Amino acid sequence: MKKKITIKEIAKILMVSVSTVSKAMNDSPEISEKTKKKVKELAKFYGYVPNHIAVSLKNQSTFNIGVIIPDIQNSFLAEVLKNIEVHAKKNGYRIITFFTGEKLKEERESLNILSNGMVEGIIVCPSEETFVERQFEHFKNIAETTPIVTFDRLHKELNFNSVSVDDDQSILKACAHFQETDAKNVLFVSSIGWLSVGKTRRRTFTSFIESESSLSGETIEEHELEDLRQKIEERLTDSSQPKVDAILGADIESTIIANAIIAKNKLKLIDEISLIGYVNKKHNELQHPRVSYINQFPEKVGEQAVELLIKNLKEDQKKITQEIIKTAIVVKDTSK
Amino acid sequence: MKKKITIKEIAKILMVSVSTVSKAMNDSPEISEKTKKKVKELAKFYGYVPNHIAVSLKNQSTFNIGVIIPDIQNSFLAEVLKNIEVHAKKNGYRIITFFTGEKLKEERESLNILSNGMVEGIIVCPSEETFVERQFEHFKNIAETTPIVTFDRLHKELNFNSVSVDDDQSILKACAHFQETDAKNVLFVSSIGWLSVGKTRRRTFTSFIESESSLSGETIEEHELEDLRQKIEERLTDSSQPKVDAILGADIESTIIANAIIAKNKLKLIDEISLIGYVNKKHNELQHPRVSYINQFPEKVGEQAVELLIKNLKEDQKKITQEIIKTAIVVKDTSK
DNA sequence: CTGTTAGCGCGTTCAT
DNA sequence: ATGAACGCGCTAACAG
Repeated sequence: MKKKITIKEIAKILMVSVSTVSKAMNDSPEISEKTKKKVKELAKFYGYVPNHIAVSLKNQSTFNIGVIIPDIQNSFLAEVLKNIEVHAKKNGYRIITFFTGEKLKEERESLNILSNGMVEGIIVCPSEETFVERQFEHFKNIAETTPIVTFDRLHKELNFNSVSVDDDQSILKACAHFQETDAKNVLFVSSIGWLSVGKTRRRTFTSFIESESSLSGETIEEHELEDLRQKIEERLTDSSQPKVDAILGADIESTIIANAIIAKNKLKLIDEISLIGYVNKKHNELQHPRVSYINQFPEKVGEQAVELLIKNLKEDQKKITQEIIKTAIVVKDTSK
Repeated sequence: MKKKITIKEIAKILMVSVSTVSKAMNDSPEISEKTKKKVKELAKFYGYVPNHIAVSLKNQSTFNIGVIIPDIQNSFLAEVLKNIEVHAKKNGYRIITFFTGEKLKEERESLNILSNGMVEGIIVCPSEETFVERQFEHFKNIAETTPIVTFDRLHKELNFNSVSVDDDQSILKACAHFQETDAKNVLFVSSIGWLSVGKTRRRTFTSFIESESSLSGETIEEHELEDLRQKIEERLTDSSQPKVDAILGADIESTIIANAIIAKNKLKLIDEISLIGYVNKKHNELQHPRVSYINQFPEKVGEQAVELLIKNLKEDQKKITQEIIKTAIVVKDTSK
């Protein structure tokens, strides 16, 4: 492997000083056009490119943003990630991405590594395990030296700039939508009861149902997707129980499963049963039937997260901003 | 924002030299246990962590791997990316990810930035535009100083270690599968005719059809997904033309669309029509019906790419390895 | 216009 | 056992 050429070597070849080369490369006005040309030509010839590490060390700035994501398979997170990258690039920043697999240990490590001069700020979606274990010290420690923006998942201990989604509202809106379209018995299905978002969503659902006499509700939660499918199917095909005329999917997986069961059992959409849930927008747009869904606007989440971080980078502010993105119910083929 | 503490400041506080602190932190045997303890305690107290940038500059090694991906929305690429990260981590490397949006310019920039000391090697899936424009110089230039592994997309000009998938074989296997299950007229649908993989897949399909008298075939290609959907639907519902009894989807989108049209028109799977295509495995496993698909083993692609790169990092080798992952047809509900 | 020097944070000889 | 000094590659303040 050929060694990368440095400014020093170019200087030696041209018999000038390193600073002359450096200035020439950076188009400093103190250098003559002649010298600039000479230097640049040689630099090009040898394929010189400034060593990013050295520049970062010198300037004490990397123009990198760290991103920590629990799981790339989660299509919402993937979409947010993409938009973070796009928006960061627009502002002249690169992103360095780590995945945690929802693990606390990985999250700690990622934060540590990133904060040691690699990046200027970190955008992070906290891992589930972090909430389960109620461990937030690592965030606080890192935040003392590196600006942090969290997204999607909130906790009162996480006192940072953040962008999240009005999760409660989504569920409430969906319930209200069912109510308005004369549903009687809503089945809430979830594969993320173990996740704190999952718990919140369920709680919101049950409390709504309890407060509304015109609507009754049931809940099926199961982490194992195959078990979840079985339970939902059993429930939907059990004619001895009150009829379920609407399903609310609490996450993408359970929504896909519910939709699959409806298709498999040839239940008549809208007439017999309605479905609202979370989806992969792109996929949903192509399939048939398209599921009515809760739009969480991942584009906005990503963009806002970058926005907040960059603002924080430029001006050292004290007051924190906790942004909430409003969601919307998008009616497609599975509901009125 | 609190400033990060450095070795120098610790040294001053303890009234020792920086080298003593450095050695103590790195457990050098030349430092007394007493001093080590003293240093480490203070370091911990102040939350000292070595500056990664400085260490990299000093050691001339970053333990970073650069990854360049055209599009994260592509679920195959997303899955490969995930596995690259997991496998890299296993080997003590981090990944720095850039997205190109299939653009040549972005690819060039990404390669430039990454190769300037940020990473020790780069894993890249070349962008479509790169193939269209037939520009490969930037790869060659970078490769002179930084080990490169390409994946998924091949070109004779890309003489690097690579991992790809036996794309021709996949299409051939699917055709053969149709043939064995007595299909007569296969419709090849694609939204990626503009992509070189797309062209190869189509060519493979047509040449197979032409060589086999027992099978006839047709092709619908359309970049605009809505147009594609319309054309396919028109064709399938047009009884004046010979019946299509099998569909081969050349990419995820067209496969979803084909599947949607089948569902919408209530065509009887297997009896009336079969479908094999590319899918998002996770999604497919949950939906109904599950589409018979071509498994490209993204896990293997990711793992092998890292493997190749790390081998290249350790030993400066000359002979290049072009690995081909064997694909497999996975029969689910949409084909015999 | 060009060069000298110092220093970013760290690790590593080589002295002491 | 501890410290001084150098250098990784680069930029910038200061001289000339």
